[in-house]
Amino acid sequence: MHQGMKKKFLSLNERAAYHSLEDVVGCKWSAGVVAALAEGVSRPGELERYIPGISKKILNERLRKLLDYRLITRSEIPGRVPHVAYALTGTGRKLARVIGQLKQLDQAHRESR
Amino acid sequence: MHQGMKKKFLSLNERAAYHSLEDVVGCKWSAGVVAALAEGVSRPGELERYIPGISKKILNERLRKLLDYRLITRSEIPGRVPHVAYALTGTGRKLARVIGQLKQLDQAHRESR
DNA sequence: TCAACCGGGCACCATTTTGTACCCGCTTTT
DNA sequence: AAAAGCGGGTACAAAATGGTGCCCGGTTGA
Repeated sequence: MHQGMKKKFLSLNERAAYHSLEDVVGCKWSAGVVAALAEGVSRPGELERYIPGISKKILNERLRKLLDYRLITRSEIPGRVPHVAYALTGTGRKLARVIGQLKQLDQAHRESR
Repeated sequence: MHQGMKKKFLSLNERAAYHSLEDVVGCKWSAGVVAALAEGVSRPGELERYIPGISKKILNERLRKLLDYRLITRSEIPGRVPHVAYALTGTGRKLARVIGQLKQLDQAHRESR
């Protein structure tokens, strides 16, 4: 695109970025999962109980996706019973803060209605 | 919840907030629409051309939803031919900035793969 | 006169996403 | 011994979302 000329359309990079955004934040329950992790809830069973309404299947899918996007890590806790802990990565914490801002926008919106 | 005690689950308010978030940002094409508006694209026809792949139906639905959440305004441009202009509100601009941050997170993620 | 543009609607269909219910192996509790 | 808990998987059904194609009335252009 020539300097000074207005863009004619969203570039492929931008479109890809928004699709990734949709892929991560756009799915139902994603924001809640990230928020729960940000609050220190780290084990699958805990997350399931902490987020009423979420199904085990969807929780697992969200965790897998967040792992794939490197927004969380997964570690196995030693012991006879298989315990696992998920945690936000640095990028994941940034996402959590962004989600917090979105939440505040919603709050402001609510209060103005 | 007693002070000092850990929350047992996401509160109803938080859940509602995340559902609203999903309702606004979570839908396909929403981020792209907000981004386009942030870049000064304001008329429906322009938006449709600016965001390749989006359908007229979905564009209209997104605009309606953004209006409902008071993230954008709609004004009719005087003239024989019905022209309309959408624009981000203050809150809408904040959302656009947040979306920009999410986009940057995605960029960082891409570069680390 | 017809086509294109303006902005917008809607029925129907296709696709995608989410939820349900059941399954697994293991350990611990009842 | 059975049930419950741990973490996780999958087939199928249900629900939700998005896209197509056509429709509208108006103005302008071919």
